[in-house]
Order: sequence, then structure tokens, then C-alpha cells
Amino acid sequence: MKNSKYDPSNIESKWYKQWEEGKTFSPKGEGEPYCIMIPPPNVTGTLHMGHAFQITLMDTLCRYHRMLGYNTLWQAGTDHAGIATQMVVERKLTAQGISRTDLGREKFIDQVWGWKNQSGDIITKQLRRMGASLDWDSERFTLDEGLSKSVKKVFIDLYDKGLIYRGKRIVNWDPVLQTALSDLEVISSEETGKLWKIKYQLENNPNEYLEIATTRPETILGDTAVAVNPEDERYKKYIGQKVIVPIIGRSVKIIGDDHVDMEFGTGCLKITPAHDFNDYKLGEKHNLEFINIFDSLARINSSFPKYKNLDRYEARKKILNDLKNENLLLSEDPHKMVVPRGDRSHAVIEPYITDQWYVKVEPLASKAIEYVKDNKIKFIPKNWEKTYFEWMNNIEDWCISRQLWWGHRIPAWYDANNNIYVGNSEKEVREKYEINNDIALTQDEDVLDTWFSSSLWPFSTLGWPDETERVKTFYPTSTLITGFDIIFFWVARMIMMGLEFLNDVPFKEIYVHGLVRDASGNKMSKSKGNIIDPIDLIDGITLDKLIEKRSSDLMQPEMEEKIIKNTKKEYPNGIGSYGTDALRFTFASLAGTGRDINFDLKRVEGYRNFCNKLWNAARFIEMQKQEEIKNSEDPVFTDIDKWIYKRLDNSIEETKKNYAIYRFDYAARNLYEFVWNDFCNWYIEISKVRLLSVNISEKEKSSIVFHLKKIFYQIILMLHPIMPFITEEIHKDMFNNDNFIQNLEYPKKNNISFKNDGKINWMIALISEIRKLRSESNVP
RNA sequence: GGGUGCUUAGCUCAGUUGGUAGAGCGUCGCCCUUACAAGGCGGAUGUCGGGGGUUCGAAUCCCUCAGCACCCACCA
Repeated sequence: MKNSKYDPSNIESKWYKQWEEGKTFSPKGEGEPYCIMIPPPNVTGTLHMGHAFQITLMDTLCRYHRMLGYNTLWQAGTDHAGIATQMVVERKLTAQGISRTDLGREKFIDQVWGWKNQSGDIITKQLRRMGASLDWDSERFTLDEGLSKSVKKVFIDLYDKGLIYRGKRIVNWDPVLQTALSDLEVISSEETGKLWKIKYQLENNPNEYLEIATTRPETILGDTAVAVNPEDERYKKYIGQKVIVPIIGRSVKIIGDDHVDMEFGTGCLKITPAHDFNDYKLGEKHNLEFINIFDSLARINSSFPKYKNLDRYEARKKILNDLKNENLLLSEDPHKMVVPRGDRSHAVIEPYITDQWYVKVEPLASKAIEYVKDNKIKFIPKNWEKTYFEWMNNIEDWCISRQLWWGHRIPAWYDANNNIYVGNSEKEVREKYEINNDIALTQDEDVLDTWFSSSLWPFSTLGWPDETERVKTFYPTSTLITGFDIIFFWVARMIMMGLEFLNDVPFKEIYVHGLVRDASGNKMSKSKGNIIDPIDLIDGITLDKLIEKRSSDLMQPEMEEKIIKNTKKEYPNGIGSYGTDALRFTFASLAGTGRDINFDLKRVEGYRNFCNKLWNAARFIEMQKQEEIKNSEDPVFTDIDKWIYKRLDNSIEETKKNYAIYRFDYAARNLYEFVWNDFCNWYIEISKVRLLSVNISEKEKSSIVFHLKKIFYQIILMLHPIMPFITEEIHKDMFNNDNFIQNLEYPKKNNISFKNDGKINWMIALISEIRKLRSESNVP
């Protein structure tokens, strides 16, 4: 170190490997357990700013607790991310002109595993670059053997308890991915469509007609009723009569239901029970016929020869045209409406009746609500509780089957009559249900929703359902660090599963953090071209490379020019290499009270300077020729020495307090101010004067060096959880200690008795005043 | 339609039980003082979104209005 400049890349490249080889991140086996489960990132994904932020907070907590002597486990692992991963591999294959179905299930899955193995360690390497002190020895993958065992166990148990069932009902069907989706995977986007008004003639009086408003005229083919509000003076006389559905001439009932809004459209609603969620309910309520008009690609099926194989939008055109020709189309107006789309494919979701598996959630949810109400799980900030309750109180059954290949295959078998047998294997099923080998059984083709296995993460990773030491030690885990966007997808479901299968909460506290946005508060996204790769902040990137990254493979190539322009404007010189420590300190400082954080490069620069400050303080202390006082002798404590110890103790106390309430921003700020202002600007500066003074004893001078080192040592240890690399480097270099900081104890208060802070504060104020006068009168 | 959050210095944000407005970045002035110019010292900048109320005292508590953001929901 000595004369070198602070260079993060130099420092940060060497420590992680040593930590890992030294098993520094393995649980100690003694002390109180402390455990955090990493929210498993997509195995084929790459690290983004949200991960980097979250990782920083988790790592800070884990490193801090390790130093406090806790038996700390930060569970590592990745998620198979069913749909997302399958889509990526399918796209790659399509580019080669191969389709998934050409390959067949087994070969396709082989391809996905191949892709997983090839790209799967990118993210784990990136986590290491962040300094993440994960216990890699126990790394898990949501599709590994142990986790499959947990998944099957949970599925079978829930089935046997009647909490999982198979049923034919209307689901969110993604016609592009050709799978069912859960409600959560459907996003509604406001779009401008059209509202058409169509004549439905009365059966017994062709001169009279009802005017029906619809946004989806193609679903006319599936109409099995028309509904009006029973209070509606205009129409109530028609209830019980029949109308003729245009185009297909089907005669359907006019029903009365108060679901119909008299104010909207014409107040007359066509009912297509097989292709609309509301209509489905009305269909059940009024015992209507369910007529499926589509195939799985959302094309008109063979029941309607005239429109057969037409895509839903082509069918719409043709049907509108036919209506026009028959003079049944009354009007066409632009109409703002909410269109459901799949969150991955972005395809318009088609409500579609299929056989799917469901979890009956309500009984699980009521328990999960209770535990949060009783404060057995605390949300931080607390207001997220409300969001949680809101959703849990209105929860619908969870559709868990997906018509995909990449995932946990549903452990259910069918005989020729479609009787269902659920068990671990065909063999086990035969024994369990006493089915002899003459009867052929076939396994369900579908896989489970990715979130099904994720919901078991807090215990499946520990070895459950085996009664392992790990489960006993680390369940319930200490805290969950997660984004608000997956409270429903993940958090709520982990709570339900944990309570159901381990009879205890999966974690005691949930720290919910916000989204990482760009400096002006925009969401970071590839399509906006404003993404920053955390690794590029660490290593730096040239403008050209940054532009290339941001503008390649765009979904909307027309954005390219704008993206290039903005990037040039924002980063004319590219991005410097700030190092992991500075990046981590930035994230800690930005971790406010749960709101979104705007990521400003200037902040990173500021904290890189802080690293530099620390580095140079170390150099200064190392440079001292004065021998430090021996430990056996009593060092001299002057007021300024006592003052700095008191400030240090305050900082130790503050950090402790703030970590306990997840105020990483306070902790970081306190450390920053203490180190920079109190220690560097006052204590070191005054020490310089004292060390050069001829009026003080050698013993006092040796004491000063002693204090400098002693305090700096504690500073290094205190900063370590946030800035692991630079602190390890300085520690190793200055303090001749073979131990990694992770094996050392977090500083405790020094408790040097000191009553004179008034005097020191007065002195500081005096000096400031003199400096001010000097500056104002321009005296050098 | 229901819910949540936000509005404080040019920018990004703190402000913990109500007690004379803070930080970083930027900006201005002076300094290459042998740890650090990625630095030191000093300065300037705010009717704390608008209005009303409670209080000796409000950025902070209450009411109200406005704007912004997000989440949930079946208006055809």
C-alpha cells in the first residue's frame, strides 16, 4: 500500500477467492442463528441494479451479524424461472429454425439444461464481484433433486388435504406461449379499442331488437344469453324473452342480472360464458351453455366452419363485415379499455376454459393473515402490511399448472377414464391407490408455476422434508430482503407454505425496498435505453461500449438514435471504474424508507472519494515514524483523545441502532460523517500539530499514534459490512492480522470516561470562527 | 372504482416523540499546508406544494385543495 494510489480494481480482485477458500462464509456452527435466504435470481439472468442494491443490503446484514458472533447463513441459490427461461431457449432455437415441438420434450429440456449450465454461472460470478458473502457450499437450484423432493411432498400433501384440486374452468390463456397463467402474471394495459353496437333481433318479433354494446364482436359466436339490469325500465319487460344472435342465428335467453350497469354502453350486455370472466360467472349463475369458440392459438375452432382457423382479430374483421352486410351493425366508436396482457409474452390474454390445477388458497391465507396481524412477521416499513392484507383478504385460488416443459412436472397420473392419482412416482401411485399393472397410467404433461417451488425456498433449501440440522437451526429465518413487486408472487406464498408445512413463519421480518430508477426517476429498462449494468460501475465502461450495450437487440429499433443521443449526453466520457465498495456504499446511503431510489452516478463518485479518503488516512497513519506506545504502558488521554473516542462510541452505537431498524442510509451517513469530519478533519489534523509540537512529551506523542491506530482499526471493522474489500486490504496491510475481518468481532464501545465535550466543542467552534475571519479578511 | 406513497436549497434526497431548516452533488472565493486537488478552509442559496386549523411554538399533528407516482379491481 504505502505510496500507492487508491485503485479499487487492484484491491477487489484478490480478496473474494481467499474468503471463499477460507470458508469465511460458512455458518460457524455456534452462536445464535442468523439466516437470510437470497431471493433466488433467474439462473440464466444477469445482475441488474435491483439485484446489486438488494445484495448490498443483505450482505451488509450478514457480514455485520457474523462479526457480532451469530451463526450466520446466507443461503445461495438460483431459480429455474420456468416461462422466462423456456422463452429464451425457444427463441434461440427458433433463430436456428428449430421448433420446440420438433425437438420433443426430452430433447428440448436437454437444451434448456445446456443453456442453464452455459449461462448459469454468470450471475453467481457477478454476485461474487459484489462481494456477496453467500454460503456457496450449500448453493441450491429450484429444479435440483432435493428441491424436487420438497415440491412433490408439498403437492401431494396439499392434494391429500383437499387443498390442491384439478378443475375445468376459465383461465387466463396466453395464446402465444400456449399456457395458462395465474392472475398475477397478467398485466392490464389501457389501450384504445372500439365499442361496437349491434342489433340482436327479438325472436318473436323481428321488428324489435336490442342494441348490444361490445368490444369483442368475434365472441358473438359464443353468445348464450343477453343480459339487462332487472331495474332497467327500458328493458325489463324483455327478460325471459329470446333474441337471435346475429351471424349464427342462435336463439338465446334475455336474462336479468344486477351485474349489468345501466349507464354503460346501451345497458344491454351479450354473454359469452366461455370467453369472459364475468360472463363465466353469469353463465354459472344462470345455468347457461358454455360454447368454446377458439383453439389454443386463439383461432376460431372447427365448430364454426365459416370462420375456422381465423385468428381472433381476423375473425373480428370478417364478422364485422358480415354484420354490416346484414345491416346489423349500428355503430362503431373509439373506446378506451383495459386489455389484459401476459407479463412475459405481452400477448393479449384470452379467457379460455381448460383443465388446470389449483391451490385452494383461502384456508392457507387466513392463517397467513393472522400471523402478520399478531406481529409474528413484521413488514418494514410497516405500511406494506396493508398491501399484503388487501390482497390476502381478496385472494382467489391459484392456478399452478403451466403448459410448459421447463419446470417441476406435476406428480399426477391418469388412467383411461381420467381418474387422478397423485404421488411421488408411478410405482408409488400404483401402491397407494392399489392399481395393478394392467391399467395404463400416464403422467400429467404440465409443469408447476415457478412460484410454486419458490414458495418453498425458505425451507426446501435447508433440506426439508428431511429433518436436517439446518432446518432445525435456521428455520424460521431471520429476515427477508425483497422488492415490493413480489410481495404477492413470492412473500405471501412463502408465508402460507411455511405456516402450513413447518407450522412456523418463514421469516420474522421483511424489509421491503423500492425500485432502483435512473437519475431522473425513470424506470430502468432496455427499451428506454437507460440501463446501467452494476458491473460497469465497478469496472468502468467506455462510451462506445455503453452505447453498444444499450442500443443492440432493441425491440423498437426506432429508439436507437434517441438512446445513443441521450447516452452521449449523460455519459460523454463513459463511466469510470468506481469499484464495488463505492457502489455498495452508495446503495446503503440510498436505502431510505422504502421508497424508490434514484440512482445518480454523482453519488457513486462521492463515495469513491470516501474510499480514497479512507485509503489516504491509512497511509497517513502508516507513515508515522513515531513508535506507538506499548500496550503495557498507560497511554495519555488528553481531552481531544477522549473526545474522539466518545465520537467513535457514538458511531458504534448509531450503526447498531440503525442496522436494527434497517436504516442503512443513516448507518452509512453516520459512518461517513464520523470518518470524514470527526476523525480525518479534526482528529488527524490536530494530531499532526501535536506530533510536530515541541511542547509535548514523547509519551504523549506515542499515545497519539496508539490512539490513531486503535480508532482507525475500529473504523475499518465498522465499515467492513458495507465496504468489505478496501477494509480487508487496509486491515491486512496495517494490522498484521492473519484473520479475515469476517472472523473478528465488531467493535464495542470504548467507554472512555469524558465529561469535557463542552470544552472541545467550544474549541472546535473557536477554530472555525478564526478560520472564517481569516478567510473573510483574505489572510493567507 | 378502491388502496398506498410522494411534493423540503439548482439536482437527488435526510429530517426519528412538534422546539431557531440538513447532507451529497453542483456553485462561488481562497489555498498544490509533506495522508488525500478523488483534497483543505470558507461562503451563498429555501415563505419546507397551496389554503385553513390545533399549539406559546408546525416541515413535523388535523382538515382541505392541487399535482405526481405506483398497486389492486370484471365496466361490456
